[in-house]
Amino acid sequence: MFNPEPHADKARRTSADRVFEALQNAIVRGEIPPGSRVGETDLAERFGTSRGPLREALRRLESRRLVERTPHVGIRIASLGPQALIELYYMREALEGMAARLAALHMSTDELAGLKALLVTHEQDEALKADTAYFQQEGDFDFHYRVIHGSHNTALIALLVSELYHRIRMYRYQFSAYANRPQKALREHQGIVEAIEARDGDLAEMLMRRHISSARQNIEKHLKETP
Amino acid sequence: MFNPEPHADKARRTSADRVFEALQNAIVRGEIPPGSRVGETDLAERFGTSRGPLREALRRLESRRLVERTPHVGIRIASLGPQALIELYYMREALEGMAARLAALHMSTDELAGLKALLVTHEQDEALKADTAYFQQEGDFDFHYRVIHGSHNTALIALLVSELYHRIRMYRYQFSAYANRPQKALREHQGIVEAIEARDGDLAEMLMRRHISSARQNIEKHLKETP
DNA sequence: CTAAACATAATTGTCGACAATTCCGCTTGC
DNA sequence: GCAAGCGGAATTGTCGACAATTATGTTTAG
Repeated sequence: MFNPEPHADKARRTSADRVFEALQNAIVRGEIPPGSRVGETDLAERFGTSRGPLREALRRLESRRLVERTPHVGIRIASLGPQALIELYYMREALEGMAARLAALHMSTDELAGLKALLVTHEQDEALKADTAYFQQEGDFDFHYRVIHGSHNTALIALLVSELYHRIRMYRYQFSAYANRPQKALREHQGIVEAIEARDGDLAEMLMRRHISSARQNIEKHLKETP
Repeated sequence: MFNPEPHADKARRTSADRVFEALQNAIVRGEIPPGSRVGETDLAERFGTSRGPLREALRRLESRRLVERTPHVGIRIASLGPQALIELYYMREALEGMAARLAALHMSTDELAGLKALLVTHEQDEALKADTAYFQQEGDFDFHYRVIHGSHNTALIALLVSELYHRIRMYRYQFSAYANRPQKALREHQGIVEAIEARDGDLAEMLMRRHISSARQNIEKHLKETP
């Protein structure tokens, strides 16, 4: 028998996987109000599947702390409080600091070239020059993703990308723009890249930690000013 | 284990939760050979439930990277290679270093007293004096658990306890005794506690990082000697 | 009027059956 | 003899139905 899509499905996605990704995106983007309770039947119907695969997806989202579940009661969409966000930033500081250290040791020349090219585009970005916050945020993610992958530590990459960043992204959609000032962030990014290029793990880690710690303090300051 | 109060369960455990814990223990203890493939029907029968709850448990174990799953093929029990263990130790170094720093800032006097009492019992432990490895390992976990909880960072605690430590434990059952020398470890533990007691976050983090880094280097040395 | 108790409704938990896909042994052709 | 193709068997994916539990609203006693 012929296969209508010969190359399209290396690992054929199951229904539970589809609804997992779709529901995760919906949660992260705030399309489902944080803290709201949702019924399994409604969700299953919304994503065009039955409750079986949906429940499997919910279990995975529970592991990622994007939904909270109490037996026999139901599930509710997670809602990051300000305190939880601060906690995440302490973890980011530790993990991405280590990632920067390892990137200084293990990053390939190709990866380093790509990282430097990325900073050049940021430097020429008009919105960034004007200190417009929103655009910088995606660029900020790009930068951090590249450094994380440069660590070549698969456990570390998986943890940061698939566990922490979804929650941080979620917060960004809830309360947009606790961003660091883009120009300041760009300078810090440049310093980190210079340290990586010099293969100076100690310095790379220190600068990355200061970068994230500074962002955290910026958030804490905002929180004090606006209760 | 027996249950003295059969109906005392606050949140009644569901079947999927029971099989999740039971299967996790079985995997961590090596009762199911790492790398082996297991059928859903067999597992469901083994744990006295149907495939529905079992699959939910498998999804959670997949998130914790204790089982690997490929669609339409099946699941296989995760098997940590030496390289993966090294990666975990880099993450431990970063995360527990941060935990020690936060513990120095936030640990209560009661928690600190308990931690010091724990070290006294270790000091008097005969097996430890004789440099016998196995017993020390559980004590080592106790120490680290207490420091981690002393951070009072719920996200950090959840991550370390419920994501990383199961995998490390699993490795301990596979290849017992890559342990650091107990007496050396005890001295390092004492130094960390002193730093916490002095509320010196910088020092506490540095000592914890050296402690874990030293354990990692010890493992790497063993790996080189015995391929 | 309040509060406890009961009955009802709605939701979650569990199970077995069926469909879809992969795996394995066999046949077939060169 | 060997590789490709072809069933049959076994396993995973999905679904709907039923049981167990909780939430809700009404009733009734004080």
